[in-house]
Amino acid sequence: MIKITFPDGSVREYAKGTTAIEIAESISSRLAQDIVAAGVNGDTWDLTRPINEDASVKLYKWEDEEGKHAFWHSSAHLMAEALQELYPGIKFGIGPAIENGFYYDVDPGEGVAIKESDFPAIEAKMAELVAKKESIVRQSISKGEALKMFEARGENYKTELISELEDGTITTYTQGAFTDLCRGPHLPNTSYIKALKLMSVAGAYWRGDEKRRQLTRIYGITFPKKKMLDDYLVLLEEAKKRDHRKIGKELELFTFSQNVGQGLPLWLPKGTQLRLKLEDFLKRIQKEYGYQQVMTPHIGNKMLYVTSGHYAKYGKDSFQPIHTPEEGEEFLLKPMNCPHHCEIFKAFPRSYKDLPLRLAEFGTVYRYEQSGELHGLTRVRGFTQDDAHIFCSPEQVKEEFIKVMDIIHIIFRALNFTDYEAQISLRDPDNKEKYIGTEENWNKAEAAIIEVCQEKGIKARVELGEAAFYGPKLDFMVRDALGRRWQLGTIQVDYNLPDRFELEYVGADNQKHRPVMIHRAPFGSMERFVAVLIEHTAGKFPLWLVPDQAIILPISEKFNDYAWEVAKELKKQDIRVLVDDRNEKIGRKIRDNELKKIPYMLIVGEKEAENGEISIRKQGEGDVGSMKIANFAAILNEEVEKQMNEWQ
RNA sequence: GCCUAUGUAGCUCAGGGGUAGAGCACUUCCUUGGUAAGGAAGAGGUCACGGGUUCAAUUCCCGUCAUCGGCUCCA
Repeated sequence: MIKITFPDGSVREYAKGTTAIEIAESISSRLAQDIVAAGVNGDTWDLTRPINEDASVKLYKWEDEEGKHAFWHSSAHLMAEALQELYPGIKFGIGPAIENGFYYDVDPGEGVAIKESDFPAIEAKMAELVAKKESIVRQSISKGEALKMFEARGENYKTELISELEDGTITTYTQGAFTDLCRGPHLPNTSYIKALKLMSVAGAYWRGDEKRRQLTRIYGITFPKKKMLDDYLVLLEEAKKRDHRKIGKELELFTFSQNVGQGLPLWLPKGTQLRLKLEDFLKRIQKEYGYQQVMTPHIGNKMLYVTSGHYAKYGKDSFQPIHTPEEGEEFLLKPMNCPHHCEIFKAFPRSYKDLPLRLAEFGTVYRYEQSGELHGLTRVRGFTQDDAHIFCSPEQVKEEFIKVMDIIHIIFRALNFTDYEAQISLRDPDNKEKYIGTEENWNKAEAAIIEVCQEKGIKARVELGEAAFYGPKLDFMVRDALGRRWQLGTIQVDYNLPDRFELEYVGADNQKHRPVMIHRAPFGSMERFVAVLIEHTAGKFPLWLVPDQAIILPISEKFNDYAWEVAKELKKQDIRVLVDDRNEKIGRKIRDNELKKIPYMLIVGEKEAENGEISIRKQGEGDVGSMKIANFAAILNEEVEKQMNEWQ
């Protein structure tokens, strides 16, 4: 007999070799139906794998991460089995479960393409296999046997994987005629999968390496209930409605033009209003935190970037240099602001009394992103960073770093980004040649970030290989409507560019010292931030940010003049209004597309015109009553001011 | 840059070898003085661009550009 300990601490005895599904059945048959995988001593196991020793056991349902994982992983195998039948000679790469569903990377062979139009056939085959209720059987296998087995099938991708595995740890899973190299765990059989849908195909490089063969990646998702698939598809539709590209068009915030060029956003008047408000907000905060605004040109001599190291790293993949007509000089469109700010630091001899020197600029930069990378406003070729560089002494790094974190938190809180994730981006320890600077400087910089995060109790994921080439970063990631992660705020500690630019200050000891540079951008870029903000709010911005705060509706044409009078008065009070006087183009357009996103509707008629009043309807609250124009303006401005100053 | 898909009216989309259709928006008129409306009529398109096949191409083929979803990249 063996002792099985349950999560609640209770212990029961079972015969040696009992499986998780048998344990579940001993508790209730309903439970046995619901579970899809089991946790055994902290590992996730198949339900049908015999347990031979005392163990603590957790039963996972579909709702558990571990359960979904096993479910989707088995679904990937199911799809592979279907593909194997439909495409003889197909070779398999890897096929994992992912956040929403699964994929399998396959090589269908020379000249064979799997397209979206083939999905119905593949789905039908999968359904057919589900109906067969094929058992999924685990087997341990020696490395030699595994290599032989997959070599015989010409599975060169699998053999590459096997050759890297340790003998004694290798298992395969078999269902019907399909056997796959796999660690598991899996469902007991294919019949658990009640609803399935293939989502998309894409090319994906073998092992993520651009230089290797591109496989066909097929994405799919499955569920234990038909309704869950329907719900998921509805969810995707809902997410599409929050897409910043769609809302940006509806609200006339920004646009793109083929004639201007891809990835080069054009900010429309309303989008510009929104963006300027955000910029004002940050400027207020920065003023409080001792920043000074600077402005620098959009181009810079190529030598500037040779000095910084950016040219060596990115020169080939950037917009190419601009050549002057006669002198043979070369200028680059500035891809970042740091070198310019370094030159500002160097403009004068600096004293320790000048530090920390905090130079801020809404700096527009241009980067030649690969065409396939462009995405709405989140990834563009011309964008404005809310950039600043803090030049400080080594002793000041920590304090300055913390202050920057405070600014980022203020902004995220003000805009209700509660679900951000912090990420510490460090060097790739195996590829140190990708980075500039000394080991010593890197260690100092990385230690500084890790230390501050620990002290501030920030739960940050550590990602190796995600650092900038000149220094490590602390990044703040926020998800978009579809759950994709985007980097917004970033703070970078840099000991290297000050070296390269030979920045110096005179210390209290009358000796020359090298400052440390902190790069930081709380929004990241105005473009990306606005994009994510749109998706988070679905276009319903806080009052202080909304492009139009009120719309004025005259009851009939007779009161158009009065409506315009009200508008003029409110505009004087810095309230952004639209007038829908029904004969104006703008009026009609607003009604359908935007009205629902404007917080106040002001109705004017005879009574109002006589008394110099407006009748107010507030979005979501209904009629609020009538009041004098000046009163409304005062209330609204107060509310806006209050919202904007809430951070203090 | 690579793989897949898409490009038809301002928007959302249908169609299909014989020079185009719907709904909403738009214009005009009517109705309604409290309106996040109702009715009638009308206007609007080199079917992304450039080649080819054909008596005939928006439709089929090739290329280019742009866009969606991925991969790679992201200072």
